[in-house]
Amino acid sequence: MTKVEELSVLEGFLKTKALKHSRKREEILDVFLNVDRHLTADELYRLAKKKDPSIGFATVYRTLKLLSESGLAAELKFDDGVTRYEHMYAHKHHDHLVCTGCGRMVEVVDPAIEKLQERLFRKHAFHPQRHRMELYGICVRCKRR
Amino acid sequence: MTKVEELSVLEGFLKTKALKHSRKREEILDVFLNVDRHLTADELYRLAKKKDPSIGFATVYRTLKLLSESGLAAELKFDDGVTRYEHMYAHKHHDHLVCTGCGRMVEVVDPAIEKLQERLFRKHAFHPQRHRMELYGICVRCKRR
DNA sequence: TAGTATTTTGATAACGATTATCAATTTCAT
DNA sequence: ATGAAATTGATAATCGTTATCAAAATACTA
Repeated sequence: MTKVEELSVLEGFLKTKALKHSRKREEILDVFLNVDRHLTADELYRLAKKKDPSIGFATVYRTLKLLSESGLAAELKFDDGVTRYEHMYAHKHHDHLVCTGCGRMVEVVDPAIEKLQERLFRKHAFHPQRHRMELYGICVRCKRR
Repeated sequence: MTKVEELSVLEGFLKTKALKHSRKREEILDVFLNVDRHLTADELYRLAKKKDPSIGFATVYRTLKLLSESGLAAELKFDDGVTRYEHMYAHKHHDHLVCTGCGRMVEVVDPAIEKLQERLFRKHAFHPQRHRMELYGICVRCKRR
């Protein structure tokens, strides 16, 4: 149930920052790792609260920030202005294909696009850091309706 | 000074929605069109206020929404959570290359990437609507420092 | 294991961007 | 000019998120 490897990543990160291990942080990480979809801070808060009602949402926000900094979570910002988080540890880079009808999301990677993006960076003499690509459309299911 | 073509686009849009022409809306459009960079609602508010101090920021927000709906402006949402607006009328589609050091922004288009994006839509049986691509990096000037 | 310095915590207030409310003003077809 | 309807600015409200702060938890040390 508990993912030991991810937990040790967090522990290691805390150590380098002279921060302390805490029960709450471990609980929140555990809940996060056991859900396999993008979560908003609020969704994670509700789930964590079920396991431990004493958890406050400020702690969830703070922990999500730690998870992002330690490389365990990635922040996703779509057009609706709500930040979502997804698993990042040992997950490959990918972009998103989003259905504007039902909200369904597909993770996509196109190596050819990635290469061309690198070329764009070089062409404008930028040192690449990261990118973000979202494709919005209507999926088959929604088109039928 | 005043862009008649864009103004008539707005007028036309208002007509279809049974909305009224107003002096404030025209003033705001005029200020917007005479600035050639991405603007936040607040920036546009300050500029409009110089010309006509009686303009309130609620009206600027409301007008920006109308401009977006009528196709004169495009909303840009980057990672900082502030919505920016750019000219849209008779402007070609483009993506953005952003320097995380100084905030400089370059408009880019890569036809090859556009084609591959279409292919990705088809591959997952999505009907394409729009996409968003932002490349974040460090520009030469910032790298030197 | 008790003492203690430091960090973490939850509740709450504060924040920044945006939107809703509402009475007063403007628009426009008559 | 009249009057119905839309628009306006000031302000309050909203939403997601972050800051504050006293109390609790943690991890050293002796």
